Amino acid sequence: MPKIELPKTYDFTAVERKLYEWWESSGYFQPVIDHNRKPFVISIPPPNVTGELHLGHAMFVSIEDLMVRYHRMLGEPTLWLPGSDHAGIATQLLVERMLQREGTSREALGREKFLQRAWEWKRKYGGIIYDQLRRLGASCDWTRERFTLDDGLALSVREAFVRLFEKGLLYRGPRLVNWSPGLRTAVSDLEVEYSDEPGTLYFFKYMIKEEPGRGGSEFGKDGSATRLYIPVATTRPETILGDTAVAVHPEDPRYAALVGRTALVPILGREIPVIADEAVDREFGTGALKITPGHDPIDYEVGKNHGLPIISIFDKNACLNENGGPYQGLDRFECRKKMWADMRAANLVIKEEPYMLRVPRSQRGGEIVEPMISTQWFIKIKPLSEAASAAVRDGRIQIIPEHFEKVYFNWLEHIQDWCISRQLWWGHRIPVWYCPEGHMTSGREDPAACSVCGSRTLRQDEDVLDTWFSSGLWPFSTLGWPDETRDLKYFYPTSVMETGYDILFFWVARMIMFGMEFTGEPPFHTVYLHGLVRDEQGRKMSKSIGNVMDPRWVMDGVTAAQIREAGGSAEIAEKYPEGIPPMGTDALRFTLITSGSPGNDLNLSIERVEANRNFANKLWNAGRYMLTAFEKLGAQCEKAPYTTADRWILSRLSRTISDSTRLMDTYQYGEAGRMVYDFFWGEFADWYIELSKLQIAENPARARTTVQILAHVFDDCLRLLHPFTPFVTEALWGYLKDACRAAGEDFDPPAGWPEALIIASWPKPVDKVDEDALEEFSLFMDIVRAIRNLRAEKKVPLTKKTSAVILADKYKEQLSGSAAGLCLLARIDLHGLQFADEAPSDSKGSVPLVVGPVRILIPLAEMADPGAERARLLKESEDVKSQITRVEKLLAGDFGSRAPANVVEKERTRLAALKENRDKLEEQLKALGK
RNA sequence: GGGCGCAUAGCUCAGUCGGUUAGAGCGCUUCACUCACAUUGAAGAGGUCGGGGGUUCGAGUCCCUUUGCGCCCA
Repeated sequence: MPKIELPKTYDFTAVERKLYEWWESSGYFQPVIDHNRKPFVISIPPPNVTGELHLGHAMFVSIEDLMVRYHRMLGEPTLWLPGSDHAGIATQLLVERMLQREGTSREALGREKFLQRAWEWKRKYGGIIYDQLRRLGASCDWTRERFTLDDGLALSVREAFVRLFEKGLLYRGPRLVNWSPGLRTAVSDLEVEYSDEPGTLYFFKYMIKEEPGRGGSEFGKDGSATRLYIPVATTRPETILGDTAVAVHPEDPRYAALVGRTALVPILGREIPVIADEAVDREFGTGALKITPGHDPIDYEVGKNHGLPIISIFDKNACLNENGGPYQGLDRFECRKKMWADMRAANLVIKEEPYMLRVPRSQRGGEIVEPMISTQWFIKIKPLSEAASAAVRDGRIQIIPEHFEKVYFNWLEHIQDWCISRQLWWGHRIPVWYCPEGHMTSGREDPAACSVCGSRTLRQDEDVLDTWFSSGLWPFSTLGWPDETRDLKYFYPTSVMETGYDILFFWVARMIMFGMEFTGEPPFHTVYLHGLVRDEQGRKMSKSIGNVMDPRWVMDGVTAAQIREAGGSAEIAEKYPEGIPPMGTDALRFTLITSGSPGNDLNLSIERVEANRNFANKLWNAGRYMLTAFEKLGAQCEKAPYTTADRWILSRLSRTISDSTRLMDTYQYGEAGRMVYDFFWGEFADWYIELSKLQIAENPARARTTVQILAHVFDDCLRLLHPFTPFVTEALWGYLKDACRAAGEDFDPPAGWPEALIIASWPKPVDKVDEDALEEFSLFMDIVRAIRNLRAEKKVPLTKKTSAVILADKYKEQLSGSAAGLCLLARIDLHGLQFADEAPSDSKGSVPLVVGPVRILIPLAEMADPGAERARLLKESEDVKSQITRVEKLLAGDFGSRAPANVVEKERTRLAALKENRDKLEEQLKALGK
């Protein structure tokens, strides 16, 4: 047999890239359409073209690739469709920054030239993220890669827009929107984040216009002149300029007399009414509210109810416009300062108090968003949200973990119309044309004339659509919709939408709304939400904390200096002065999948990744052992009958297959991975491989049978682990396959050898596991552990073998069959092992052990301490007795009559075993006593 | 203010039809480099599952309540 030398330590760098290229070039990522089989489809959450690999990507790739590889191995035509998102604002900002460095600007270039430059940028940098996804092992079908701004998707967006337009679900008009002055565009409600920040609450006087014959209130009499005023508090004094009313609560006695009077806007002297509205909170501030419908969402509503005029005081840069009077041209914050000073001078200021503000900030860039009246496009969302809600409510879509369904419903119930226009250039331009009369024309083709008046003078809307509009179409637009393509017909609806819970509203809900609206069916049957990756202490990763972790660092290794260079990771550099050793893709993936549970945030620790690198190394060395085992094989021969260990490992394997498959099918991937890990390391490697050494040495037939079992179990383990750790398993499987084929056809699996593990079939459990073998081996393990334990306690050196007498009663036959293994694992001298019916008379100097129904005497004359042994046995005996009492009581009570029969039966069996154990302990104690 | 979640071993986390004596990794203690693996092997210490109440034959698991923390939405 040819000898293959594998390095002692798994070297993933040599393996990973090569294997990925092989998989990809062999076409394994591409599904074969088979109309007799239901496909498994995931559309990738498209990363931003501006993106750089971060742990969020590592997370979704790990889980989605796991799902995809699992279903591929189940034999389902599996499609994971990759692509990226044009990320309107983010990309435009990057390109503008680039232009700025060149000394030019978007405006100087003009729309067309700017878009050319943006596309150039995309072509140059947009692919980087794809290479990084490949690095993570993502087995997606790159031949179907899409981009939210490519021609096909442009067609989908056009179709979707026109359909909504024709259906009357779109409207355009001036509304109060969140305006980002720095970006000079509207953003949607979701793109605004609120943060609590210390600020000031400004109290001032709203003077009441003097009217002869009208009295005042006891409130607000201004000293010398006895002029009336209403005290008002605000956090944004500059907006006073846009006030169109002062509101008080209708039942507030303090101000009752002033309702209906006229107030004078400070500085401007503009006259506005004092109104009564129940929305006013009497407890807050002074109990009187200034109303600025043009710059506050609540005031906007109040203004609508009272028919108040709306005054906009800002321009697009949030500088004061012509309504700002003397402040025209000032920035909003300068205006605030200047105006407050002027009011103080005019004796209108009452006081200032520190106050915690809820400041609306742009998700992009963090600047303070200004509520402003602006003409925008909106989607009437109610009809869409109702359908989307129903799809989850009636189970056509399942969300995992389930509690996110509540979050989803809660959001949909309170949803507001969606502002979809953005004042950007990089994006899908709104397909609406205006004629000089102001008529709107939309359509699938660019119109030549106004659809209302026939005017040939048409101008297209300047704005583009919110990026999420195109993302919302993603599951079907990527398959060719609206064309009834082969892919759309076969692969739609998709199967699972896997993404982070942080974009449940942004993206998932919108995909469901659009899917229902445009295709009439849910775009996927399952939503699987993963948690956010945080640092070891559960903090969000952020540059300001200095705990940003680049996934490549753990995969490829990094020095402390490089970490420091990266910026935003000072804390990590400090914690790892030696840098981080390379640990490979598999270790990272396995860590991300197995250290958490769905929907819960995960605190990534380097130590855990290291542990999983060790696991990969364990697999690797088990593989090396396999190859040495094959080398010891002779010619083909008869099979030897299975040993207890053989039957045990095969049964345990079968159990592991059925349990982990069940877990995989119920999306409990972490549990599944941990289970196979435990089986592989704790049972196969620790026990079976050790025993196999003995069996291989026994005789040629036994050796051959043993190696067959080793190969079979190893093969199945590699298959079970492949979705988790694709690289090391594929590499090892290749060696295993070669070794098996060289060894003879009696090593072929029933279905033969596929080309690669990635397309191999998922293992199947046997029909019936050998329960006897499980029990027999469990006793065997207990005995080995008990002896090892004793040896450790008595500090018997590993090199010193002991002898042993086993009083096994009815277990004698089964245990003597495993004698050699027992001797090997418990370090007993094979010639010194004897099975006896009774304790030999000279056993005084032995250390007695009781393992369930079996007594063991270890003659360690020099180590034995009768007093200590007696005490130990007594303690064990007391323990067992108290358990017996407990179980007996349990069985005698309501438990015995009310609990299910199988549970009761289990307790009875347990009780019998305990009693047996107690008897042996007592016998032993008696023997010791003599 | 509304909604959702978390609290289990020193640390980070599992524990998904409620069923016996609650698990893992890391860390810690002791021992071992000869036969795949010191990125290893063997043994061990360590928690009563935030507090209180309830349902149940039986609760880490279900219900109520309370404390602390986190997230989302207003």
